[in-house]
Amino acid sequence: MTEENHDENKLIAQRREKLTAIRAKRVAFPNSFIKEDTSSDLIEKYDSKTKEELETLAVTAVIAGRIIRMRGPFVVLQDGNGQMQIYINNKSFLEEQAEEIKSFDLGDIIGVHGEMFKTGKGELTLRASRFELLTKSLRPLPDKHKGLTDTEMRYRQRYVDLIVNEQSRKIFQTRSRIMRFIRQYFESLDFMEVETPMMQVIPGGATARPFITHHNALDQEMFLRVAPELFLKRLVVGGFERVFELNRNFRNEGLSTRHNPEFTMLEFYQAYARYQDLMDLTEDLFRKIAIDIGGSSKVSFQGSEYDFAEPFARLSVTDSIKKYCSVADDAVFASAESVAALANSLDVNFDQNWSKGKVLMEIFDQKVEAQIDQPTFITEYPIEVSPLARRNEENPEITDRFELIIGGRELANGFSELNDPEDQAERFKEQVAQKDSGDSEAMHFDHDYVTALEYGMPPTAGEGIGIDRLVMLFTDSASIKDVLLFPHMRPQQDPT
RNA sequence: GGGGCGUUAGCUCAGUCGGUAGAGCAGUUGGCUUUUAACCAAUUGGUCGUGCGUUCAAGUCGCACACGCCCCA
Repeated sequence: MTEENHDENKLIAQRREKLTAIRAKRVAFPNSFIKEDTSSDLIEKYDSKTKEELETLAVTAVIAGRIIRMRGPFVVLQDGNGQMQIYINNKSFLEEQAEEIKSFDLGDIIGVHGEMFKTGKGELTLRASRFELLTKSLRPLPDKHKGLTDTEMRYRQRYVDLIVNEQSRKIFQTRSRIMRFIRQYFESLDFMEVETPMMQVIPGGATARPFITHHNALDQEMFLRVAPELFLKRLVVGGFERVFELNRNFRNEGLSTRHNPEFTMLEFYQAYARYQDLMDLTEDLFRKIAIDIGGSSKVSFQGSEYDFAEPFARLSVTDSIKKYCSVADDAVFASAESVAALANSLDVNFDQNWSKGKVLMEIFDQKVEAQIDQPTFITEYPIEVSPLARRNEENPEITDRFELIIGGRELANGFSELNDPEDQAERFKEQVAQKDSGDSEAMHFDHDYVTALEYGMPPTAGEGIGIDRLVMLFTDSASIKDVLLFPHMRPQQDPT
């Protein structure tokens, strides 16, 4: 099967014939039409006028857009901001033009000059005096009532989804608005937006498996970043005391409703702050996003309601296990043996060689996280799973770290940064030992990062917020694919 | 990795007990021309995801595979 006739059908063939006829007469894809108005502007200005007022005003307008409905002499155009009905009665045009109007198909893009009026039923409408076909659409649009519902096609052909599904357009508009709001928020707090390498020689900043690539000129193996963390902290060493980066990370892991191989992360670092300060900042940020997006501190998500005006719960890892796994007292957390016994009794899958802290987190991940619905900061993460976080002064087994859980999903991860270069070197060594024993997610030893710390990093707190999951939360989306314009999909089967 | 569900016209979906493939929308032709999921009449359109198998006969039953969705790990 050749590409040329692949998925061709009669409907497309008919439209191609129309295009061929157009080509024979004139420039088929003109670029000279000057659009002067948008549907949303016209509605804002004139929808409140009466039929009589509009007749007196005799407003002319020039708009362009895609034909998404045809009802007798009425045509609905969709442009970047909304929709406008056009009255384009072929009886009132000369024969050649009347034929052209008849040949219009749903999906065609036209430009129209005319005068604004209101129909008998009171709908604001543009009466066409001149029109021009700007782009012939060769492919039929999905069902005009139900849109495109096939989830696979919505993801694979997002452009079609965006044409016909208003809800989908809204999600990505909201996403853009959230991104803009976050930038404004951090700039208002004197943070500086920076860009650090996405291609790294030593992948660092998170325990995750990286994508590997190769630089030909340097003949060097390189990694797509799993996190920008170590570079952002180098900038704090350099004296930029408040920095943030809002961009893509890449992790070579499975796909799910919460995971895409490339995803957007906000990371920010604030010198002379503590992790508690960032929990406060996070509450404030979520509250303000909710109000900016929905006009209220309350957000509905997958059947739950969250009020971001309320302070978030704060609970240590061990306390959360006690609460959600019916553990009576702290004695079980005392030794590695008792924690392993607890994991076994709770039916948690884990490796017998794992450390106490790692087993503890496995219990949390498998048995606790999904149960936490209302916004909750989980704190006091074990040191073994937090190789870049500051050790707690009272309890050397834990770090000054938190994660934010909402609706059973991890939204954010932050901590007071480890700025002791000797402790950091030791932590890297432990990571390398784990990597050597087969853990593909363990970190590399980053000597230059330790060197940077040796120059001195001020006490600092930093945090990462998963933007895709944040957008899911604020758009009530069940799958990460719903908030990614072009989610990763397996290639379609070749029909040959 | 395991389990469940799905894949039928361009789109949205029916398809009974295994017995010649259906509707709405879109399209085409004509009518109507201030409509609102416009309307009226006629009409075109199918490798039923792919491949094997069972059967006189498979969209339908079985197996395998592909892709997707959901759940579990």
